[in-house]
This record gives sequence, C-alpha cells and structure tokens, in this order.
Amino acid sequence: MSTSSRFAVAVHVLTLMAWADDEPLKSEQVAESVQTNPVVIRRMLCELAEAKLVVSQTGAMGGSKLAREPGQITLFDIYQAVESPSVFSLHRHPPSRNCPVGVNIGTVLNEVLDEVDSAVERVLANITVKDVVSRLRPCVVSTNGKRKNGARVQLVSTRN
Amino acid sequence: MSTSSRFAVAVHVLTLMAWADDEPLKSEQVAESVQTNPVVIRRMLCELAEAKLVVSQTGAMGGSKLAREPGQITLFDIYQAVESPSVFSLHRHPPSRNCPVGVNIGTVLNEVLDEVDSAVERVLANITVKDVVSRLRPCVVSTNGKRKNGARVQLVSTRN
DNA sequence: GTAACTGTAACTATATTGGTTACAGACGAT
DNA sequence: ATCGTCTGTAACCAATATAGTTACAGTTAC
Repeated sequence: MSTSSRFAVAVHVLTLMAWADDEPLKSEQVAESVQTNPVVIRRMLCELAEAKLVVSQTGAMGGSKLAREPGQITLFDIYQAVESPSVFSLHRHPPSRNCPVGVNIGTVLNEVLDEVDSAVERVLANITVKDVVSRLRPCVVSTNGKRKNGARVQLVSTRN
Repeated sequence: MSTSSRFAVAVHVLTLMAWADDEPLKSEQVAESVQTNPVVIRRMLCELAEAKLVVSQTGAMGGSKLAREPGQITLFDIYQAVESPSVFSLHRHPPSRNCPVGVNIGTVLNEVLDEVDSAVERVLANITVKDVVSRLRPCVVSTNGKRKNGARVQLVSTRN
C-alpha cells in the first residue's frame, strides 16, 4: 500500500526525543540519525507540531522536544499526523450508476475501509513512544543504561 | 497511506464476476462499470490471473471469470494480488548505526509493521467476495433478484 | 550585533498510478 | 481459411507523492 516511509521516520524522530528526555534536539542531529536532510526533518517536525506532538524553539540553542510524556503519545497519534487517513482509497472516478454492482460497491467498500482503518488504529493506539523506547533499550543496556544527570545526550557519535 | 485505488477496483471487478455467475466478462464491460479504460482492467486482470483468482479466455467470445467460488475468495487474497505487501514502509536509507536509537529502531518498526499487517489480514481474510455480493443485494432486490436461467447478465444498461 | 537555530519557498529527481494508442496473437463462427 | 472479436502487452504521456537540495527570512541566546 503505502510506499511512504513517513510514519517510520516520524516514529524514529519522536523516539529520539523521548530518548533525549527534555533536551531539545536540532534538526541536524535528528537528520544525522535518520540519514536524511535537515529540511526533510524540519518539514515533518512542522506537521508533528501542528498535531501537538512536539514543540519547537527557533533561534540559537533552539530545537524540538516532545510536547507530552512519551507514555502519552501513541503510534496512532503519529500515524494520523503524517500519513493519509485511510489505508486504501476508493475509485478515482465513481463507478457507473447504470450497473447494479457499480451503484452500490462504494458503500460496501467504505464499510470495509472503516473496518480496516479501525483495526490499524486498535494496534497503533495501543503502542506508545515510551513502549518503543523500552523495546529499544535491551539492545543498548550493555553500554550502561543510565546517563549522568544534566549531561547532554549523545545520539550520534561525532567523530570529526 | 495508500493513495491507490487498486484494491477497490479489484474488489469491484471480482464482484462483477461473482454477480455474472460463470458468464465470462469482457474487459470493456468491466471497464464501463468501473468507469475506466479497458486496458487498465486487462492489466489488473493479468495480476489477478497470476494470483489464480480469475481465468481469462482469449479470442472471440472470450473474457474473464472467477477461478473459484465467490465464497472461496477473500478480500485478503485480492489485497495481496494487487497491493504492496505492507501497510507502511521503513526508512529509504537505513538509519545511522552510530546512534543508539537508529541502530535498533528498524527492528522495533518491523515488529509494529507485522502487527499492523496481521490486523489488516485478519479483517480482510474474513470477508469473501460472496459476502460483498450479499451486502450488495439488498439495494437491488427491488428489481427482481432472480435472473432467467441462461440469460446473459446485463451489468451496465446499454442505451445506445 | 552576531552566530545558531527554525520555518518555508522553490526547485529537482524519482516512483507510482492511471489513462491512452497500438498491435500481435488466440479463438469462435462461418 | 479467413474474418471479426477478444486478450496480453508494449510504449507512451500526465498527474501526483515523496524525497532531497539550496536559499533565505525571521527568531533567539549570548
């Protein structure tokens, strides 16, 4: 269906912010982790800000951070913010109204579409950004797991 | 997600064939009901034939019909035949491996993707083409509901 | 004031979907 | 055998969506 990676990138971005606690992240830092261009990230951050999932600060020492606790942001919130509302679309042009099938297939397809969208919602609304971070931790625990209080989070190792 | 109407059109097409019983339908008839070009329909019919959902007959008096009983074809079969396998995609370029989030987010996202895809499958695998026809009938019963045996099914009223 | 940020416009490249014409090949009917 | 009717498929074009890039105005910390 979707050949778009917008949802995957958005989850990645919000997960970085959860990882960073309340430290605002610069679009360039995020872009480095996602391996894309900072403008692509900033565009997406605008959509996420409109959906009240992040807040951004312009100017020096600015950046973006989560607007709520990671446990209060679900993957469905993210999905709604950056992907088109439905899993599939109906006909581009409405079917023939001179055909017994064509005249009513739209109604049936809409019912099916609602069922599918609801099923997706049920899955995604049940996973929070906090959950994603938890499912991430086990792989990183080996290093330490705790960060010094007040220390700036190092997301991408910068070996200049 | 998907801005594609391929699934909707494919369901429409197979519903027409179920409606027509074993009468083979010409791509032009189908195209008229779907309101598109016959070539678009034939392209889709090729995919549906590869998926063993329809069989086509070339030559005069040819056309396409269902390969199995309408009750034995699920919307998930159709979905798999004409749409991309997953509801969303992961990153275009793999995330940074120098980042504790980037290095593992792919694993978590794949798990989520599997859950979503499974949820969609559970919904669609539970609806057959026969079900779609049933949910269509109530709107058409008023005309008659039964067709004379051997009579050619009239799908689109042709007032030339 | 200056340097460091975001927000956003403008442009390009690429991929997918859908529509169209054209034609080779299969096949039923005569 | 050939003729008209179909499918299968190639080769285009147009429209749209995603993604990447440069550039720059506006905001903010210091």
